[in-house]
Amino acid sequence: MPVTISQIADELGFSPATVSLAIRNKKAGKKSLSAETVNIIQKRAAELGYRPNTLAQNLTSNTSTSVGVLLSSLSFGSESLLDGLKMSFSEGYTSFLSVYNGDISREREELDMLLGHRICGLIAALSGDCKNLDLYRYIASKHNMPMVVIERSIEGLDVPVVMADHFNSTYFATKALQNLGHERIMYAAVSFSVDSKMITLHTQGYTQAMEEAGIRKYASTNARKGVKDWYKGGNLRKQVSDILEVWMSEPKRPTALLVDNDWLAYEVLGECFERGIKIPDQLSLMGLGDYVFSSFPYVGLSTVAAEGDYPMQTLIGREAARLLTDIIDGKDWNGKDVVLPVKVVLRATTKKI
Amino acid sequence: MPVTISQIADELGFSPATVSLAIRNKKAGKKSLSAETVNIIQKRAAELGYRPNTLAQNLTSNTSTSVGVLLSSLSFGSESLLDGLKMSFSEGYTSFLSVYNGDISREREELDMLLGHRICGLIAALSGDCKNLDLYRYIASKHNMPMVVIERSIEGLDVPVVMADHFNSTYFATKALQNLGHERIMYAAVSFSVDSKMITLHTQGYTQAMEEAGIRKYASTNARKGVKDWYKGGNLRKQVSDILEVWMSEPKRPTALLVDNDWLAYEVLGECFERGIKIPDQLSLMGLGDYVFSSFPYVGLSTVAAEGDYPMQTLIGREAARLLTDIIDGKDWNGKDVVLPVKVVLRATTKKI
DNA sequence: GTGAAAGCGCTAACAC
DNA sequence: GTGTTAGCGCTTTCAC
Repeated sequence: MPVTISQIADELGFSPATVSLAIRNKKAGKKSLSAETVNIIQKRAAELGYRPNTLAQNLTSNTSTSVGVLLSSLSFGSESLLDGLKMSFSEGYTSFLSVYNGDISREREELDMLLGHRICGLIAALSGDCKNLDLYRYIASKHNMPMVVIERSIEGLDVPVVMADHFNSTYFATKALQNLGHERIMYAAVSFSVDSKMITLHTQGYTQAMEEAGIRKYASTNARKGVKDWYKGGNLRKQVSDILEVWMSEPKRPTALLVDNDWLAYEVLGECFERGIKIPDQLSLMGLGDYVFSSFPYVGLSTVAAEGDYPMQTLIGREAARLLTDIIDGKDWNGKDVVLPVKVVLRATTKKI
Repeated sequence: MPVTISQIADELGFSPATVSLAIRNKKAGKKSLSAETVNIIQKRAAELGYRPNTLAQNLTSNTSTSVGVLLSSLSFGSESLLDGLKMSFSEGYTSFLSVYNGDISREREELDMLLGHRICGLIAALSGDCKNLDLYRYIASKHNMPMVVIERSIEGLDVPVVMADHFNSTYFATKALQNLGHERIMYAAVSFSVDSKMITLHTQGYTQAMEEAGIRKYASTNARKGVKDWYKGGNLRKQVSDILEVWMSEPKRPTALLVDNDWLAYEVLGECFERGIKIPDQLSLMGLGDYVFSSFPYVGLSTVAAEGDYPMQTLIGREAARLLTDIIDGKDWNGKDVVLPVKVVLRATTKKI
């Protein structure tokens, strides 16, 4: 059983109030405790390994310094997100980690727990097919809960969103390919959710770049059910195979392929390897996201990265934490979403034509 | 401001105690509340979106259902660990995530916060050069804190440890290479910390397998300072280059190379690619860990994986959570560490000789 | 300078 | 059946 203030008070013959003040070096009203008292109490507290009960403190003050981090799933990249979040929350904060793996009722339960713990703010990374939007709206409005959403916006809810610049990702990528001399550029995505705003933006970016150049578009979006473990090697085999079939069936084959994320690109690399398609000689390949493997010399995937030296997920986490603490501190949100800038990184899988 | 029990009590003309009982469907002593009362109260509570204040509950009951998860850093693989942990903790638990990035004083602060929040258990993944061992001992003994340590043991502390079977990882790997006909097998590691028990075990496994076969050993351990971002592509360039120099300088070059983890193997793959060394024709390569990229067709790295279908980190997390909940539930720990079994996975980077 | 008292939200024991 | 009381550990206000 941890030491309490009144134990110290009893032992030392002071009142709990005095001990409380002494430990926190505070003065009651105008008058302060005698230096000696403070010394005695602090010394004893340290000896006993006293630690204030945060639960009691929070109950008394009706505040808290715990934020909730609610993720739809923990997959590749989550570690960077969390790293960004943890780096950016100042030391006073402590964070609950909740994960619901796409399970809607679990999502409600986790939110319930977080609210039960009286979190002072919420960071939410929702899955594409979030069915609990009303709950989030409720929490934001009724509880007046400071909240930041990641990589996705919630309709009808005035809450800041932090996300990568998806439009410019493909827009810049397509332009870069054009600059390398490519005209027949194919864009391929594998969609995991019904309303993937991300893919919509990607498609728009690609489309606009192609239309500006006045060239024919080659787009193909391929559905796949089940988000879980999509990032495992070989799990996108079928989809990738389909993409390459489309590519091969074109009378005049595209000279460049832009795929919706780097994992897909890795799979394409594998499939091309097996089919004997030479990259970049027969086909220039570009991914999106600059995942950690892409920069390995062995891979050298051309892709689109976050500006700066950090992974996009880390930056998203960092910005989200920054925004949330601002809101908690009562600073006004300017109403704008945070869209993180991107840059094209040309490596070994693309070449001039 | 969230709804409280007494607000509901006032509004409905009941006492707080009655409301409390009704909401939790409990009976006071022998007698139970009238069904009608319960209905009325529960209905109103639901309407108002009442959620019990967990802080107050915990204060009252002097218990908690929050576990602390303290990680030395968030890097590649952490997401799997956390996934395993979250999957395995039953729904009643909520978890604090703490990260100290190798910073010793930060580590103390995080522990302090966790203790302040009166966690009911602790999962700790310590960095190699943990300077705060005494603190952990203190917490385990003085606070009698249920605790599980991951991938590392703490001397002088009777706390369960969950880790991969490091000895057999290299032992099995070496045997497997021998079975493929290799005799000149080189083992290379890059060490990040002074007292890497893991590398010691790896070396022992390799050594024993070689000695059992009565063949000469080729071992090389290479130091590298700074753990941060070691897993980024290219960051091990120098070390990998050194390893290959050693390999090439052997009058009779080893036909197989076993490296300490898959990331190193990826780097070796890259370096060999650039130097024109054909894998597996000129050199069979084997990693350790079966990281997610290894199973990509494009890579096909032979390696050592956890038995079963999950990443090792996930299994470690799962076991750690299971153990911790057992201890929290008062079940006796049998005194044995959990060593998770491994298996060799042969893919494209190794061949028969 | 220090202590007594009230209260944060909730629950358990015991009255009525 | 339901209400009263006390207390979890802490802080704040206000006496003394």
